[in-house]
This record gives sequence, C-alpha cells and structure tokens, in this order.
Amino acid sequence: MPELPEVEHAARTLRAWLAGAPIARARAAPTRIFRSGGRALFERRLAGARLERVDRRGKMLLLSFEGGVGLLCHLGMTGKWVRREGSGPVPPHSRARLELAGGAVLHYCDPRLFGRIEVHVGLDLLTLPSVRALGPDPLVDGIDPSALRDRLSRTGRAVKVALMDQAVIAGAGNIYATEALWHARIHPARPASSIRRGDAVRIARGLEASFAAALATPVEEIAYLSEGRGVDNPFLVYDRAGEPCPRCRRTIEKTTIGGRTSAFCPRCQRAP
DNA sequence: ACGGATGTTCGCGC
DNA sequence: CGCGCGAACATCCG
Repeated sequence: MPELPEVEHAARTLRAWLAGAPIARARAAPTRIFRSGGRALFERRLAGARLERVDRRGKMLLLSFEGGVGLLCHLGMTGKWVRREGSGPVPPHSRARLELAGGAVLHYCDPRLFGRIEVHVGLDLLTLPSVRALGPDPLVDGIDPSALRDRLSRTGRAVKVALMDQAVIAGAGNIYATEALWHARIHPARPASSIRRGDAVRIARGLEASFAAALATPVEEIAYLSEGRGVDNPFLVYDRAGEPCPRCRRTIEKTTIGGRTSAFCPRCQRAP
C-alpha cells in the first residue's frame, strides 16, 4: 500500500476514523514493526489519546494526539489500516490495533512486516530526523522545477533512481517514477546529472499528473497489485511491457534500473 | 513450482 | 565519500 497517493488516502481515512472517539485501548503483537521498546510505548501512551491532527510527508503518516503523543507509521510494501467493528473478525495479518471508544477497531495489517510504527512523546513529529531528511512533498510543498533540477543534477545516478530517493522528492516510488518519466518523455536510465531545466519542468508536471490521476481513482484500483484478481491496471505504462504505448502505440519495453523493473516506451523515451 | 512484487536498509567492493 | 549491487525482511499471487 505504499506510494504517495495511497498514503494520502490512508491519511484521509485515518483522519475521519479518529475524528470522533478517543482511543480506549491499544494493543500489538511483538513484531519488528516496532523498533526497540516501541510496542510498550504504543500500548501505554495511546490508551486514552484523542486525535489532534493527521499529517503526511511523502510516504510517512504522522498522527499527533493531545498531550504530546505522536505516532509515526510507514506502510512499507504491504501495510494498510483497516477498520472493523469491535464484534467483527480480526483481519489477516493484523499486527497492531487501536480500539476506539464507541467500539470500532483500527487494525494495522502488514503481511510482510516491511512497515514500521514509532511512538514519540513530547515532540513535534515534523522535527524528527527521518521526517526532516525528506525532500519536498509534492502535495504539501508543491514541486519547484528549478529546485528539482538542482537536486537531480548533483548525482550521476539514473534519473529514475534519483526520483525514488525520498531526499530528492518525497513520495514517489517505482510506480510513479515510471509514470512521471513516461509523461516527461525521458528515458529512466538517463543520468540525473543530464537533466536540464526543461526536463525538470516536464518531470514535475509528470509527477503531478500521475499523482493527481491516482488521487482521483478509487484506492482499490491504485492498489491493484495487492488487491489482485479482478482489478485492472490503472496505470499508463507501469506493468504494461508488451502493450502499446498509449501515446504512440509503440510496444512498451521493460528493463531493470537500480534493481527495480522499469517500463518505458522506446520511442517516446529515447535511450541516453 | 518458480519468480516477482508498491520499500527500506545494510554490508561489501570499487 | 559516492555509488552500484545483492541480500534481507515475510507473504502472496499468477
């Protein structure tokens, strides 16, 4: 459940779920979702907590509660929050749960345990080093093409690898880096250092377009990889190798860049 | 049955 | 120090 659009959806959903009732009880199994000592803090400090605000920075969810308790949650590759009535069945791979006054239960489910939850007391989550290390968030800060070009031009890595670097731009992963570069007509293996002002403008537009499209799409569809059967691929080029490019009809190809599969159109996105 | 999957982090070698 | 690469994490799906 991971890149910016899905995390933004999770933030909005959690905001609504936690708006009414305070947390009555917090429980979690001992898993590596929690770093050292985190589980005890989770169970002890979230009991009785009332939501103040939910923020998102890149792929990080930041839940702040009255009294200075903060919960940071990264969904990793397969994490998601699920709401159940207290009487309902426990969803698969529930790793932690927030029992709300009123009966609903919010489960953090994560089969592969790549996600993480941290509880912090007495500080602003936005000041955490892991949050401050993030680059600008496209929805919160917007994307400044000049700043993007400056950050890209300082590295010789492939532009797609650089776009997935959360310190460059917060929130893009394999799907949206792939989509944005197709929009921008830039080959994913091009050295980031070769990106010029005009390229950066098109990449910024490409990111905005692919994020906007995803935010306008039902979350079950953007999560089609995890939802599995029956959900159509909502993306233009991601996971579409062998199909025609939606712009020029040339067959989309795939290659491996930075260890990740990358789909691209060999005509629209010429090799470096 | 095998291979790959939306992410992050670590170790190793150059 | 930068960077590439592979592995690891644990599970599901086609």
